[in-house]
Amino acid sequence: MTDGLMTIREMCDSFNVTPRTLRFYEDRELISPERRGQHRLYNRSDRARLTLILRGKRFGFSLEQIRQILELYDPSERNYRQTQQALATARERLSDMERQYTELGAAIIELRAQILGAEAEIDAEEAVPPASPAQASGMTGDSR
Amino acid sequence: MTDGLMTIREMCDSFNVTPRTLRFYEDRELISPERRGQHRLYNRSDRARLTLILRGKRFGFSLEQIRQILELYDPSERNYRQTQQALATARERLSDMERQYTELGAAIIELRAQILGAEAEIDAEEAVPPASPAQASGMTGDSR
DNA sequence: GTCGTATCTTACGTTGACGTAAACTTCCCC
DNA sequence: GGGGAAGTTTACGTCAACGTAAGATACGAC
Repeated sequence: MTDGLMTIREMCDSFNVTPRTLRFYEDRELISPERRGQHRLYNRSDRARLTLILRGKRFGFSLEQIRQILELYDPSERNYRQTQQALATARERLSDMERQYTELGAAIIELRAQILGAEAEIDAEEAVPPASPAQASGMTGDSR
Repeated sequence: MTDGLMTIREMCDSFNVTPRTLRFYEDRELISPERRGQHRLYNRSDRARLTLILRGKRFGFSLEQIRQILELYDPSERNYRQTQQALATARERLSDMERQYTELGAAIIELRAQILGAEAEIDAEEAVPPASPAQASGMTGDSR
């Protein structure tokens, strides 16, 4: 704890995931916690990787795509060809993300407009209620 | 064709999806093409919806979430309560997207930095090629 | 008519990302 | 030394989002 190592339970609590999820990510080689006896222990780097994993998921990437990006962050394999490969796929992901960023900006503007439009329609309907027998909300702005 | 109606095949070709996918979206009520005989015919509005569907998928939304957003774009059901419900979920999606937009911007910057870092390392290695047959100082694992 | 092709429905199969249940160690506590 | 708590492996189950195969239908061409 003081040396920055966390148990699987502490990890689950602080990242809001289940043990199953962490073991699953390990099986898919997205993370490789140290073993003390038979227990897993996660260090600072493992936590950083998990943060990236969860973020990548929010962006809609698959675990496999995320794994490839993580290779770039990983100082382990100092193999030239593999690093080049990691770089290539990372550049692809980056361009995906840049495209998505632009598109997302546009989509936000569109959705905002759509919401404003729908709100306007509702306001109009409230001003002229559609023949309902009982209407309780007092939004009748009648000023003498 | 001239009246803006497209067959399922034309849709598949222009949106790069399979017939199965279109029928599946229809089954989940994300789209409802007109029927001429037993064949499906997609109009301009159907195409607009499909564009939104595919975009939503790229953002990582589920088909169900997308369906709820689409209700807002749909001028069919003019039911007050349902419109309010659609508005509520649309606002949630919007705030998701705004959060994701910010986060994505940060992630792009991070990944760019990471790529630059890896490129720098490679340049350094290229400057001092490790292909010497004599033993290196460290443990580079592979010895041949 | 029948042949080809385009589409349709029905239904079981697959893949990714986990959930869940069962049965086993390990360690600590009393 | 028996009990619990935390963790482990193994393996089958599940859900979303389709893939894929089988057989029926419709329509124009020949």
